[in-house]
Amino acid sequence: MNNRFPVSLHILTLLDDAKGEVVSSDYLAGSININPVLVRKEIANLRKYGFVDSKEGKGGGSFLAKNATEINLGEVYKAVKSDYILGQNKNEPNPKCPIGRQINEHLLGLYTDAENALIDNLSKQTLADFALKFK
Amino acid sequence: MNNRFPVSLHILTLLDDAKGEVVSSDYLAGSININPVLVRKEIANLRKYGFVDSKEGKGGGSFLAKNATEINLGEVYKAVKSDYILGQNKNEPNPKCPIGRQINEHLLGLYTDAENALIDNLSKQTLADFALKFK
DNA sequence: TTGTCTGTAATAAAAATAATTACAGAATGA
DNA sequence: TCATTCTGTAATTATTTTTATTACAGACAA
Repeated sequence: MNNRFPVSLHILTLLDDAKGEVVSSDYLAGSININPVLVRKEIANLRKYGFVDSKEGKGGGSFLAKNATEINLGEVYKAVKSDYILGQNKNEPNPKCPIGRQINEHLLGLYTDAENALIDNLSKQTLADFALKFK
Repeated sequence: MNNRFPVSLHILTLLDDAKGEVVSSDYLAGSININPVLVRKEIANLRKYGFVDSKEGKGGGSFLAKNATEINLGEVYKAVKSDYILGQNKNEPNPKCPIGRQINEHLLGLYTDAENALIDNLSKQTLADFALKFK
């Protein structure tokens, strides 16, 4: 399991906290305690999804590109998701086995369904709701 | 992401298909296309949770220890789960940062909630339901 | 009592993840 | 203009996680 979801959410929470002020990747990396390059990569992804925007050059950094009430955590999850969450789906079962031959399609159905339930749950909360928990 | 959930479900499906007949770890490994030692490790875990039982020695192997209608997929998930599914929760954010200092507790709440939604969804289906999809 | 299984530990290999290094280019402002 | 401080990104290395392999003791059936 990689750490992309919590890292992205941490970034977004910090940007929300900055209230529109530009925040450098070094500052973000310092709070999260990871490498700044990884932060910039994650920001590149968040930017791709329209959650944040960045300013290059001296005094540059990132900031929220939409209101925190318009970013829900299900969308954030979808932005960082790669594999299916319940299995890597890179298994190659034996095609000669009647079960092995069919299992991938049935796993796929299961994964999709379960993951939708997860996303629905996350979608109930916006970044604003999440940020509100911090005192 | 590891493959424990699909491997366990694959094992259980094969055992269900065997209708009480004992199945060797070599046969299971052949269908899943992984190493037999890994299968035996996974079976040791499934046994710990009372889903299967095994017979040692010549002609030995594993079999379901309860009816497939009494094994739901949420329980299977819980049996193989280790980390939280949305993050490894091994991050050590900066305690000097007001956000970093508090984020782990808030992530934990989020994870627990979202994971419960996932488990609830999986629990709607038993092993028998799942096995029925195979023709 | 031999052959075929499981159980399990120890090690090695492979794959995934994260950190680091390096550097081009943008923007600021002295 | 030019030094400085940022971002963006590629390439490499290090670390961690996952899987495979090897090895062998013990169970049990024939």
